[in-house]
Amino acid sequence: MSYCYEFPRPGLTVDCVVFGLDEQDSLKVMLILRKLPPFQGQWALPGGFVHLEETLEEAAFRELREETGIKNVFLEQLYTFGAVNRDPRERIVSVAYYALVNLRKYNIEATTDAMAAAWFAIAELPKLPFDHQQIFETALKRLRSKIRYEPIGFELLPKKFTLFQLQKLYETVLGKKLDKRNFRKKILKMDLLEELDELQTDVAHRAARYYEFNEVKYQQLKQQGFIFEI
Amino acid sequence: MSYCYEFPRPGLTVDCVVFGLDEQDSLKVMLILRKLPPFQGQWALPGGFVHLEETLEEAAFRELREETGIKNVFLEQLYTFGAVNRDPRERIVSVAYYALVNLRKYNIEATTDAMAAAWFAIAELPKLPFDHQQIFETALKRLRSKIRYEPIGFELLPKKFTLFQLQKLYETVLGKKLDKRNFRKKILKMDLLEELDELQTDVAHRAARYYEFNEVKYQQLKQQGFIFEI
DNA sequence: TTGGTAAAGTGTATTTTGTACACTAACCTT
DNA sequence: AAGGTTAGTGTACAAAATACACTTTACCAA
Repeated sequence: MSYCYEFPRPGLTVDCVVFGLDEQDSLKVMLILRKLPPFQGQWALPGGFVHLEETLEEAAFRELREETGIKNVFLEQLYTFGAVNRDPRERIVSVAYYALVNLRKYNIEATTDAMAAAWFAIAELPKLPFDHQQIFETALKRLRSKIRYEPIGFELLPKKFTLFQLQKLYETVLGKKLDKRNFRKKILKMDLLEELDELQTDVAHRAARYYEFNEVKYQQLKQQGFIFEI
Repeated sequence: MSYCYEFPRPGLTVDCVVFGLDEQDSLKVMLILRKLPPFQGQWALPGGFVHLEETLEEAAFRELREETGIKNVFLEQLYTFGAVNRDPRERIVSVAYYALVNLRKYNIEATTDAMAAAWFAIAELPKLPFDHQQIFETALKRLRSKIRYEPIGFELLPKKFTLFQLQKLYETVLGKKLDKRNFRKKILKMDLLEELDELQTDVAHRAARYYEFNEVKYQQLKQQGFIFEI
Protein backbone atom coordinates (compact mmCIF):
# COMPACT_ATOMS: atom_id res chain seq x y z
CA MET A 1 0.00 0.00 0.00
CA SER A 2 1.26 3.48 -0.76
CA TYR A 3 0.05 7.06 -0.52
CA CYS A 4 0.34 9.36 -3.51
CA TYR A 5 0.24 13.15 -3.83
CA GLU A 6 0.36 15.60 -6.72
CA PHE A 7 3.39 17.40 -5.25
CA PRO A 8 6.28 15.94 -3.24
CA ARG A 9 6.03 16.31 0.54
CA PRO A 10 8.62 16.53 3.29
CA GLY A 11 8.33 13.92 6.02
CA LEU A 12 7.15 15.33 9.37
CA THR A 13 8.55 14.15 12.70
CA VAL A 14 8.62 15.25 16.33
CA ASP A 15 11.71 15.15 18.57
CA CYS A 16 11.82 15.60 22.33
CA VAL A 17 14.46 17.04 24.63
CA VAL A 18 13.67 15.60 28.07
CA PHE A 19 15.34 17.33 31.01
CA GLY A 20 15.65 15.85 34.48
CA LEU A 21 17.44 16.73 37.72
CA ASP A 22 19.36 13.94 39.40
CA GLU A 23 20.00 13.36 43.11
CA GLN A 24 23.11 15.53 43.00
CA ASP A 25 21.10 18.37 41.47
CA SER A 26 22.79 18.06 38.12
CA LEU A 27 20.86 18.55 34.92
CA LYS A 28 20.43 15.54 32.65
CA VAL A 29 18.90 14.77 29.29
CA MET A 30 17.34 11.49 28.23
CA LEU A 31 18.63 9.87 25.07
CA ILE A 32 17.60 6.67 23.32
CA LEU A 33 19.69 4.16 21.47
CA ARG A 34 18.62 4.01 17.83
CA LYS A 35 17.59 0.52 16.78
CA LEU A 36 17.22 1.30 13.07
CA PRO A 37 19.18 3.12 10.40
CA PRO A 38 20.14 5.83 9.85
CA PHE A 39 22.60 6.24 12.73
CA GLN A 40 21.74 2.78 14.08
CA GLY A 41 23.36 2.16 17.46
CA GLN A 42 23.90 5.87 18.22
CA TRP A 43 22.36 7.82 21.08
CA ALA A 44 19.78 10.33 19.86
CA LEU A 45 16.77 12.37 20.98
CA PRO A 46 13.56 10.36 21.22
CA GLY A 47 11.16 11.10 18.37
CA GLY A 48 9.39 9.79 15.30
CA PHE A 49 6.90 10.41 12.52
CA VAL A 50 3.67 12.31 13.09
CA HIS A 51 0.55 10.24 12.36
CA LEU A 52 -2.34 11.70 10.40
CA GLU A 53 -4.90 11.35 13.17
CA GLU A 54 -2.91 12.93 16.03
CA THR A 55 -1.86 16.48 16.83
CA LEU A 56 1.82 17.39 17.09
CA GLU A 57 1.67 17.40 20.86
CA GLU A 58 -0.03 14.01 20.88
CA ALA A 59 2.70 12.67 18.63
CA ALA A 60 5.36 13.99 21.01
CA PHE A 61 3.62 12.41 24.03
CA ARG A 62 3.20 9.13 22.16
CA GLU A 63 6.85 8.92 21.17
CA LEU A 64 7.92 9.76 24.70
CA ARG A 65 5.73 7.01 26.10
CA GLU A 66 6.75 4.43 23.53
CA GLU A 67 10.48 5.09 23.66
CA THR A 68 11.09 6.07 27.26
CA GLY A 69 7.98 5.15 29.28
CA ILE A 70 7.56 8.78 30.35
CA LYS A 71 4.04 10.16 30.63
CA ASN A 72 2.07 12.94 32.32
CA VAL A 73 4.88 15.46 32.20
CA PHE A 74 5.33 19.10 31.32
CA LEU A 75 5.77 19.29 27.54
CA GLU A 76 5.98 22.39 25.39
CA GLN A 77 6.71 23.09 21.76
CA LEU A 78 10.22 24.41 21.23
CA TYR A 79 10.93 25.18 17.57
CA THR A 80 10.53 23.60 14.15
CA PHE A 81 13.70 22.56 12.37
CA GLY A 82 13.57 22.51 8.61
CA ALA A 83 17.08 22.62 7.15
CA VAL A 84 17.02 20.94 3.75
CA ASN A 85 19.65 18.31 4.53
CA ARG A 86 19.08 17.68 8.21
CA ASP A 87 18.19 14.03 7.46
CA PRO A 88 20.46 12.01 5.14
CA ARG A 89 17.56 9.98 3.69
CA GLU A 90 15.28 12.68 2.39
CA ARG A 91 13.69 15.98 3.31
CA ILE A 92 12.31 15.72 6.81
CA VAL A 93 11.02 18.58 8.95
CA SER A 94 10.94 18.09 12.69
CA VAL A 95 8.84 19.84 15.30
CA ALA A 96 10.89 19.81 18.50
CA TYR A 97 9.41 19.72 21.99
CA TYR A 98 11.04 19.92 25.39
CA ALA A 99 9.88 18.15 28.51
CA LEU A 100 10.63 18.60 32.21
CA VAL A 101 10.58 15.53 34.38
CA ASN A 102 10.94 14.67 38.02
CA LEU A 103 13.78 12.25 37.44
CA ARG A 104 13.29 10.31 40.67
CA LYS A 105 9.98 9.08 39.30
CA TYR A 106 11.59 7.96 36.08
CA ASN A 107 14.44 5.71 36.92
CA ILE A 108 15.08 4.18 33.56
CA GLU A 109 14.96 0.67 34.93
CA ALA A 110 11.40 1.13 36.04
CA THR A 111 10.07 2.41 32.78
CA THR A 112 11.77 0.83 29.82
CA ASP A 113 14.61 -1.52 29.13
CA ALA A 114 17.79 -0.02 30.45
CA MET A 115 19.75 -0.56 27.27
CA ALA A 116 17.40 1.52 25.17
CA ALA A 117 17.24 4.80 27.11
CA ALA A 118 19.52 6.58 29.56
CA TRP A 119 20.11 9.90 31.28
CA PHE A 120 23.20 11.90 30.29
CA ALA A 121 24.70 14.88 32.10
CA ILE A 122 24.33 17.88 29.80
CA ALA A 123 28.07 18.54 29.90
CA GLU A 124 28.84 15.01 28.75
CA LEU A 125 26.50 14.30 25.87
CA PRO A 126 27.73 11.91 23.21
CA LYS A 127 27.94 13.11 19.61
CA LEU A 128 24.36 13.33 18.41
CA PRO A 129 23.07 12.49 14.91
CA PHE A 130 21.04 14.72 12.55
CA ASP A 131 20.79 18.27 13.93
CA HIS A 132 20.04 16.93 17.41
CA GLN A 133 22.94 18.86 18.92
CA GLN A 134 21.38 22.07 17.67
CA ILE A 135 17.95 21.03 18.93
CA PHE A 136 19.40 20.27 22.35
CA GLU A 137 21.18 23.64 22.50
CA THR A 138 18.00 25.45 21.53
CA ALA A 139 16.13 23.60 24.26
CA LEU A 140 18.73 24.39 26.91
CA LYS A 141 18.68 28.05 25.97
CA ARG A 142 14.89 28.08 26.17
CA LEU A 143 14.89 26.35 29.55
CA ARG A 144 17.41 28.86 30.91
CA SER A 145 15.45 31.84 29.80
CA LYS A 146 11.97 30.52 30.50
CA ILE A 147 12.73 29.36 34.02
CA ARG A 148 13.37 32.98 34.95
CA TYR A 149 9.91 34.26 34.15
CA GLU A 150 7.60 31.25 34.38
CA PRO A 151 7.36 28.89 37.34
CA ILE A 152 8.33 25.82 35.34
CA GLY A 153 11.23 24.82 37.56
CA PHE A 154 8.83 23.01 39.91
CA GLU A 155 8.25 20.45 37.16
CA LEU A 156 11.77 19.19 37.73
CA LEU A 157 11.25 18.65 41.47
CA PRO A 158 9.11 16.23 43.45
CA LYS A 159 5.79 17.62 44.62
CA LYS A 160 7.19 18.37 48.08
CA PHE A 161 10.54 20.09 48.12
CA THR A 162 12.69 22.23 50.38
CA LEU A 163 13.61 25.81 49.60
CA PHE A 164 17.22 24.80 49.33
CA GLN A 165 16.41 22.17 46.71
CA LEU A 166 14.61 24.86 44.75
CA GLN A 167 17.55 27.20 45.08
CA LYS A 168 19.97 24.50 43.94
CA LEU A 169 17.76 23.89 40.92
CA TYR A 170 17.93 27.53 39.91
CA GLU A 171 21.67 27.60 40.52
CA THR A 172 22.11 24.54 38.32
CA VAL A 173 19.97 25.74 35.46
CA LEU A 174 21.13 29.35 35.51
CA GLY A 175 24.73 28.35 36.16
CA LYS A 176 25.40 30.78 39.01
CA LYS A 177 25.28 30.93 42.79
CA LEU A 178 22.38 32.70 44.47
CA ASP A 179 22.23 34.27 47.91
CA LYS A 180 20.25 32.09 50.30
CA ARG A 181 18.48 34.86 52.22
CA ASN A 182 17.64 36.91 49.16
CA PHE A 183 16.38 33.87 47.29
CA ARG A 184 14.06 32.89 50.13
CA LYS A 185 12.82 36.43 50.59
CA LYS A 186 11.98 36.71 46.91
CA ILE A 187 10.31 33.36 46.40
CA LEU A 188 8.27 33.50 49.61
CA LYS A 189 7.13 37.05 48.91
CA MET A 190 5.44 35.80 45.73
CA ASP A 191 3.10 33.81 47.93
CA LEU A 192 3.03 30.85 45.55
CA LEU A 193 4.43 28.24 47.92
CA GLU A 194 2.44 26.43 50.57
CA GLU A 195 4.42 25.78 53.72
CA LEU A 196 3.73 22.19 54.78
CA ASP A 197 3.70 20.79 58.31
CA GLU A 198 6.24 18.26 57.25
CA LEU A 199 9.99 18.18 57.75
CA GLN A 200 12.76 16.19 56.11
CA THR A 201 13.60 12.90 57.81
CA ASP A 202 16.80 10.85 57.88
CA VAL A 203 19.10 13.74 57.17
CA ALA A 204 22.39 14.21 59.02
CA HIS A 205 21.60 17.78 60.00
CA ARG A 206 18.72 19.98 61.00
CA ALA A 207 15.66 18.94 58.99
CA ALA A 208 14.32 21.40 56.45
CA ARG A 209 10.68 22.23 55.94
CA TYR A 210 8.82 20.99 52.85
CA TYR A 211 6.91 23.32 50.55
CA GLU A 212 4.48 22.77 47.70
CA PHE A 213 3.91 24.90 44.62
CA ASN A 214 0.34 26.25 44.42
CA GLU A 215 -0.51 26.12 40.72
CA VAL A 216 -4.09 27.35 41.22
CA LYS A 217 -2.94 30.46 43.04
CA TYR A 218 -0.38 31.13 40.31
CA GLN A 219 -3.05 31.01 37.61
CA GLN A 220 -5.21 33.43 39.61
CA LEU A 221 -2.39 35.90 40.17
CA LYS A 222 -1.33 35.62 36.53
CA GLN A 223 -4.85 36.67 35.48
CA GLN A 224 -4.40 39.77 37.60
CA GLY A 225 -1.17 40.72 35.86
CA PHE A 226 1.31 39.17 38.28
CA ILE A 227 4.62 38.31 36.64
CA PHE A 228 6.77 35.54 38.07
CA GLU A 229 10.42 36.47 38.03
CA ILE A 230 13.59 35.10 39.57
CA MET B 1 3.07 12.92 -12.23
CA SER B 2 2.59 11.98 -8.62
CA TYR B 3 4.71 11.31 -5.57
CA CYS B 4 4.15 8.18 -3.53
CA TYR B 5 5.16 7.25 0.03
CA GLU B 6 4.83 4.14 2.16
CA PHE B 7 2.96 6.03 4.88
CA PRO B 8 0.53 8.94 4.52
CA ARG B 9 1.98 12.39 5.08
CA PRO B 10 0.46 15.65 6.29
CA GLY B 11 0.86 18.60 3.96
CA LEU B 12 3.29 21.25 5.23
CA THR B 13 2.70 24.97 4.81
CA VAL B 14 3.99 28.27 6.17
CA ASP B 15 1.77 31.21 7.19
CA CYS B 16 2.91 34.75 7.96
CA VAL B 17 1.53 37.39 10.30
CA VAL B 18 2.89 40.69 9.00
CA PHE B 19 2.66 43.65 11.38
CA GLY B 20 3.02 47.28 10.35
CA LEU B 21 2.52 50.68 12.02
CA ASP B 22 0.52 53.23 10.08
CA GLU B 23 0.87 57.03 10.05
CA GLN B 24 -1.47 57.35 13.02
CA ASP B 25 0.68 54.91 15.00
CA SER B 26 -1.92 52.21 14.93
CA LEU B 27 -0.95 48.59 14.52
CA LYS B 28 -2.01 46.82 11.35
CA VAL B 29 -1.79 43.35 9.86
CA MET B 30 -1.51 42.49 6.19
CA LEU B 31 -4.06 40.06 4.77
CA ILE B 32 -4.46 38.67 1.28
CA LEU B 33 -7.60 37.86 -0.63
CA ARG B 34 -7.71 34.13 -1.41
CA LYS B 35 -8.00 33.44 -5.12
CA LEU B 36 -8.55 29.69 -4.81
CA PRO B 37 -10.66 27.35 -2.70
CA PRO B 38 -11.00 26.63 0.12
CA PHE B 39 -12.30 29.95 1.47
CA GLN B 40 -12.03 31.57 -1.95
CA GLY B 41 -12.69 35.32 -1.78
CA GLN B 42 -11.97 35.56 1.97
CA TRP B 43 -9.21 37.57 3.61
CA ALA B 44 -6.52 35.34 5.12
CA LEU B 45 -2.90 35.28 6.26
CA PRO B 46 -0.40 35.01 3.40
CA GLY B 47 1.16 31.55 3.14
CA GLY B 48 1.53 28.38 1.11
CA PHE B 49 3.17 25.00 0.74
CA VAL B 50 6.81 24.38 1.62
CA HIS B 51 8.91 23.21 -1.32
CA LEU B 52 11.37 20.35 -0.96
CA GLU B 53 14.45 22.39 -1.83
CA GLU B 54 13.88 25.35 0.50
CA THR B 55 14.08 25.81 4.26
CA LEU B 56 11.02 26.87 6.24
CA GLU B 57 12.27 30.43 6.51
CA GLU B 58 12.95 30.56 2.78
CA ALA B 59 9.43 29.35 2.13
CA ALA B 60 8.03 32.09 4.38
CA PHE B 61 10.09 34.77 2.61
CA ARG B 62 9.08 33.42 -0.79
CA GLU B 63 5.37 33.45 0.02
CA LEU B 64 5.64 36.96 1.42
CA ARG B 65 7.36 38.19 -1.72
CA GLU B 66 4.97 36.42 -4.08
CA GLU B 67 1.77 37.40 -2.33
CA THR B 68 2.51 40.83 -0.91
CA GLY B 69 5.72 42.10 -2.55
CA ILE B 70 7.38 42.42 0.86
CA LYS B 71 11.07 41.54 1.14
CA ASN B 72 14.09 42.20 3.34
CA VAL B 73 12.14 42.40 6.56
CA PHE B 74 12.42 41.07 10.09
CA LEU B 75 10.96 37.56 10.09
CA GLU B 76 10.96 35.05 12.91
CA GLN B 77 9.41 31.66 13.50
CA LEU B 78 6.36 31.84 15.75
CA TYR B 79 4.83 28.42 16.39
CA THR B 80 3.78 25.32 14.49
CA PHE B 81 0.06 24.63 14.31
CA GLY B 82 -0.96 21.02 13.90
CA ALA B 83 -4.59 20.53 14.94
CA VAL B 84 -5.97 17.56 13.04
CA ASN B 85 -8.85 19.42 11.38
CA ARG B 86 -7.38 22.86 10.91
CA ASP B 87 -7.75 22.52 7.12
CA PRO B 88 -11.05 21.23 5.68
CA ARG B 89 -9.36 19.45 2.77
CA GLU B 90 -6.95 17.16 4.54
CA ARG B 91 -4.35 17.08 7.28
CA ILE B 92 -2.10 20.10 6.92
CA VAL B 93 0.47 21.32 9.43
CA SER B 94 1.51 24.95 9.26
CA VAL B 95 4.69 26.59 10.52
CA ALA B 96 3.74 30.16 11.36
CA TYR B 97 6.11 33.14 11.13
CA TYR B 98 5.66 36.76 12.09
CA ALA B 99 7.17 39.73 10.32
CA LEU B 100 7.68 43.38 11.27
CA VAL B 101 7.56 45.94 8.52
CA ASN B 102 8.05 49.64 8.08
CA LEU B 103 4.62 50.22 6.62
CA ARG B 104 5.47 53.49 4.87
CA LYS B 105 7.81 51.55 2.61
CA TYR B 106 5.10 49.08 1.77
CA ASN B 107 2.14 50.97 0.54
CA ILE B 108 0.14 48.19 -0.99
CA GLU B 109 -0.26 50.06 -4.26
CA ALA B 110 3.47 50.12 -4.80
CA THR B 111 4.07 46.47 -4.21
CA THR B 112 1.23 44.34 -5.45
CA ASP B 113 -2.20 44.77 -6.92
CA ALA B 114 -4.34 46.60 -4.42
CA MET B 115 -7.20 44.15 -4.65
CA ALA B 116 -5.09 41.21 -3.50
CA ALA B 117 -3.52 42.50 -0.29
CA ALA B 118 -4.44 45.11 2.29
CA TRP B 119 -3.60 46.36 5.77
CA PHE B 120 -6.20 45.88 8.51
CA ALA B 121 -6.26 47.49 11.95
CA ILE B 122 -5.80 44.71 14.50
CA ALA B 123 -9.03 45.65 16.26
CA GLU B 124 -11.02 45.33 13.03
CA LEU B 125 -9.88 42.13 11.43
CA PRO B 126 -12.43 40.30 9.29
CA LYS B 127 -13.35 36.73 10.20
CA LEU B 128 -10.37 34.63 9.23
CA PRO B 129 -10.43 31.11 7.74
CA PHE B 130 -8.68 27.97 9.05
CA ASP B 131 -7.11 28.64 12.47
CA HIS B 132 -5.75 31.98 11.27
CA GLN B 133 -7.45 33.86 14.09
CA GLN B 134 -5.55 31.72 16.58
CA ILE B 135 -2.29 32.21 14.67
CA PHE B 136 -2.83 35.97 14.66
CA GLU B 137 -3.52 36.00 18.41
CA THR B 138 -0.41 33.97 19.11
CA ALA B 139 1.64 36.39 17.01
CA LEU B 140 0.24 39.45 18.76
CA LYS B 141 0.97 37.94 22.13
CA ARG B 142 4.52 37.14 21.04
CA LEU B 143 5.06 40.65 19.69
CA ARG B 144 3.80 42.18 22.94
CA SER B 145 6.08 40.14 25.10
CA LYS B 146 9.12 40.14 22.85
CA ILE B 147 9.15 43.87 22.26
CA ARG B 148 9.81 44.33 25.97
CA TYR B 149 13.09 42.47 26.07
CA GLU B 150 14.47 42.62 22.54
CA PRO B 151 14.91 45.77 20.47
CA ILE B 152 12.62 44.60 17.67
CA GLY B 153 10.35 47.64 17.79
CA PHE B 154 12.73 49.56 15.54
CA GLU B 155 11.78 47.20 12.71
CA LEU B 156 8.38 48.86 12.64
CA LEU B 157 9.77 52.38 12.27
CA PRO B 158 11.66 54.14 9.50
CA LYS B 159 15.43 54.23 9.91
CA LYS B 160 15.33 57.76 11.32
CA PHE B 161 12.70 58.36 13.98
CA THR B 162 11.95 60.69 16.86
CA LEU B 163 11.86 59.58 20.48
CA PHE B 164 8.19 60.38 20.61
CA GLN B 165 7.48 58.10 17.64
CA LEU B 166 9.30 55.34 19.48
CA GLN B 167 7.33 56.01 22.64
CA LYS B 168 4.04 55.97 20.72
CA LEU B 169 5.06 52.64 19.19
CA TYR B 170 5.58 51.12 22.63
CA GLU B 171 2.35 52.61 23.87
CA THR B 172 0.48 51.14 20.91
CA VAL B 173 1.95 47.67 21.16
CA LEU B 174 1.87 47.42 24.94
CA GLY B 175 -1.51 49.10 25.15
CA LYS B 176 -0.64 51.58 27.91
CA LYS B 177 0.59 55.13 28.35
CA LEU B 178 4.22 55.71 29.27
CA ASP B 179 5.78 58.70 31.03
CA LYS B 180 7.67 60.87 28.54
CA ARG B 181 10.59 61.78 30.78
CA ASN B 182 11.06 58.33 32.21
CA PHE B 183 10.85 56.73 28.78
CA ARG B 184 13.52 59.04 27.38
CA LYS B 185 15.76 58.59 30.38
CA LYS B 186 15.54 54.82 30.09
CA ILE B 187 16.03 54.46 26.35
CA LEU B 188 18.87 56.99 26.13
CA LYS B 189 20.68 55.44 29.09
CA MET B 190 20.97 52.19 27.12
CA ASP B 191 23.21 54.05 24.69
CA LEU B 192 21.78 52.23 21.67
CA LEU B 193 20.48 55.29 19.82
CA GLU B 194 22.57 57.63 17.72
CA GLU B 195 21.48 61.24 17.98
CA LEU B 196 21.43 62.70 14.45
CA ASP B 197 22.06 66.31 13.41
CA GLU B 198 18.71 66.34 11.73
CA LEU B 199 15.38 67.74 12.85
CA GLN B 200 11.84 67.19 11.68
CA THR B 201 10.63 69.58 8.99
CA ASP B 202 7.15 70.74 8.02
CA VAL B 203 5.61 70.14 11.40
CA ALA B 204 3.26 72.66 12.99
CA HIS B 205 5.20 72.79 16.24
CA ARG B 206 8.73 72.64 17.54
CA ALA B 207 10.70 70.17 15.43
CA ALA B 208 11.92 67.00 17.12
CA ARG B 209 15.35 65.49 16.71
CA TYR B 210 15.85 62.30 14.72
CA TYR B 211 17.60 59.25 16.13
CA GLU B 212 18.89 56.00 14.63
CA PHE B 213 19.13 52.56 16.22
CA ASN B 214 22.70 51.25 16.39
CA GLU B 215 22.38 47.52 15.71
CA VAL B 216 26.13 46.88 15.83
CA LYS B 217 26.44 48.39 19.30
CA TYR B 218 23.48 46.32 20.49
CA GLN B 219 25.11 43.09 19.33
CA GLN B 220 28.34 44.04 21.13
CA LEU B 221 26.57 44.88 24.38
CA LYS B 222 24.47 41.73 24.15
CA GLN B 223 27.66 39.66 23.98
CA GLN B 224 28.72 41.29 27.24
CA GLY B 225 25.50 40.29 28.99
CA PHE B 226 23.51 43.48 28.47
CA ILE B 227 19.76 42.89 28.53
CA PHE B 228 17.46 45.24 26.68
CA GLU B 229 14.34 45.98 28.66
CA ILE B 230 11.49 48.46 28.43
C1' DT C 1 2.92 91.20 14.69
C1' DT C 2 0.92 88.84 17.89
C1' DG C 3 -1.45 85.39 20.31
C1' DG C 4 -2.83 80.55 20.17
C1' DT C 5 -1.65 75.82 19.62
C1' DA C 6 0.93 71.67 19.72
C1' DA C 7 4.58 68.97 20.65
C1' DA C 8 9.74 69.11 22.29
C1' DG C 9 12.62 68.93 25.81
C1' DT C 10 14.32 68.84 30.62
C1' DG C 11 15.35 67.43 36.64
C1' DT C 12 14.32 66.15 41.22
C1' DA C 13 12.33 63.95 45.18
C1' DT C 14 10.26 59.64 46.77
C1' DT C 15 9.37 54.84 46.75
C1' DT C 16 10.49 50.38 45.64
C1' DT C 17 13.53 46.82 44.70
C1' DG C 18 17.95 44.50 44.68
C1' DT C 19 22.19 43.34 47.00
C1' DA C 20 25.63 42.29 50.35
C1' DC C 21 26.54 40.12 54.36
C1' DA C 22 27.12 36.51 59.43
C1' DC C 23 25.41 34.34 63.07
C1' DT C 24 22.45 30.90 65.92
C1' DA C 25 19.47 26.58 65.77
C1' DA C 26 18.70 21.83 65.18
C1' DC C 27 19.89 17.27 64.31
C1' DC C 28 22.92 13.47 63.32
C1' DT C 29 27.39 10.98 63.85
C1' DT C 30 31.30 9.40 66.16
C1' DA D 1 29.96 15.50 74.58
C1' DA D 2 31.97 17.49 70.65
C1' DG D 3 32.06 18.25 65.84
C1' DG D 4 29.97 18.43 61.38
C1' DT D 5 26.27 19.86 58.35
C1' DT D 6 22.49 22.28 56.69
C1' DA D 7 18.28 25.26 58.29
C1' DG D 8 16.77 29.47 59.13
C1' DT D 9 16.73 34.56 59.98
C1' DG D 10 17.28 40.71 59.45
C1' DT D 11 19.38 44.97 58.40
C1' DA D 12 21.89 48.57 56.08
C1' DC D 13 23.08 50.39 51.61
C1' DA D 14 22.81 51.03 46.63
C1' DA D 15 20.34 51.08 42.50
C1' DA D 16 16.33 51.46 39.84
C1' DA D 17 11.57 52.78 39.05
C1' DT D 18 8.15 56.14 39.51
C1' DA D 19 5.56 60.45 39.90
C1' DC D 20 5.26 64.85 38.51
C1' DA D 21 5.16 70.48 35.72
C1' DC D 22 7.09 73.95 33.39
C1' DT D 23 9.76 76.37 29.54
C1' DT D 24 11.03 76.23 24.56
C1' DT D 25 10.23 76.25 19.76
C1' DA D 26 7.88 76.66 15.49
C1' DC D 27 3.96 77.16 12.76
C1' DC D 28 -0.62 79.13 11.84
C1' DA D 29 -4.34 82.26 11.82
C1' DA D 30 -6.37 86.48 12.91
